[in-house]
Amino acid sequence: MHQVEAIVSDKLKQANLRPTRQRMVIGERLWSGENRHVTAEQLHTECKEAHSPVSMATVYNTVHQFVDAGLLKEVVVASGSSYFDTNTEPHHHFYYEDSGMLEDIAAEEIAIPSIPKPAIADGKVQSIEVIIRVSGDSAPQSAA
Amino acid sequence: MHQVEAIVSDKLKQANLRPTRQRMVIGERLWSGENRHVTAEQLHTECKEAHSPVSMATVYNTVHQFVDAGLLKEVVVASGSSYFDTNTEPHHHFYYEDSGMLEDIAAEEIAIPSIPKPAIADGKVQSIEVIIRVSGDSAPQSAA
DNA sequence: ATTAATGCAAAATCTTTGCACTTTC
DNA sequence: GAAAGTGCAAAGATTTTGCATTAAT
Repeated sequence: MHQVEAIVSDKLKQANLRPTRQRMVIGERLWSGENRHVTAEQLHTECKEAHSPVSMATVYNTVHQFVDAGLLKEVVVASGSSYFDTNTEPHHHFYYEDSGMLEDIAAEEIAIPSIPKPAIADGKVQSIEVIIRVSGDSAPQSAA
Repeated sequence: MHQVEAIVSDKLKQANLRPTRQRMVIGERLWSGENRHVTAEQLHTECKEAHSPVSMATVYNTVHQFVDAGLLKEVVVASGSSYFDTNTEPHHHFYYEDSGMLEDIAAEEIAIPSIPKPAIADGKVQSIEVIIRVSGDSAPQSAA
């Protein structure tokens, strides 16, 4: 029944990051089940609630290391704060403006037959992200 | 040859905003020619350079009033700062990560045949935005 | 032992706010 | 002169940084 710890441990190894208490707690919040969209603040709170507090500086260090290692994806939908998404596959999002929640949209659900070419010659396309902003109601239960 | 002032004046009237010096200078920077993507900081600097300085608080007030009036669109591509886009039509963007510049992509250039429906019942789709992140070179000359 | 990681507190950004003063209508 | 707009300086929020301490290899 320590499957989650093993998963986190593996990911840290894969990223060449030492398995510290802080990284483990954060990793366990992130990868204990379904995909999540969390803010740094949320992780900070959740770690405290799990009786294994992590300073904000370390939360930021950690999620950025995870992003650099490709274990996490940063999503920016509103100025002033970032979400960190455990779904690292190319995909899209609904953004529920009223509640601030995100919901994944699988890449296959939106067909993008062709894109124009960027004005710069040898630039590389890093990602194609679609954000569909939705407002007018409270968020769905399932959006996490 | 005071065409720009007339245009700005009209837009302010349309938005029910009094034509103050500050709004005029800002408006003239925004609507003097081609579509632009500017930050609050840029507008602040440009107004100062035009010998008609506007405080940051007023720059923010003003662009937000313009956004609320539909004269401007806010674009968020990176955490920590917003761009204000004079192109108010639905459209998409290239984001050049190295230079921080934005380039418009006309809505017609990217076909989005269908989108899934949001998880919330009566939410309204406010916008569908595609952001194509490009890196690996300096920005194009034309991106503004 | 060596190297990496953490945490604090301070600073850097970007943005908003409160309130007295000024401008427009 | 009433209502709206402005500017300052201060406060907020989020994120980053420097550096001494602690933990992992």
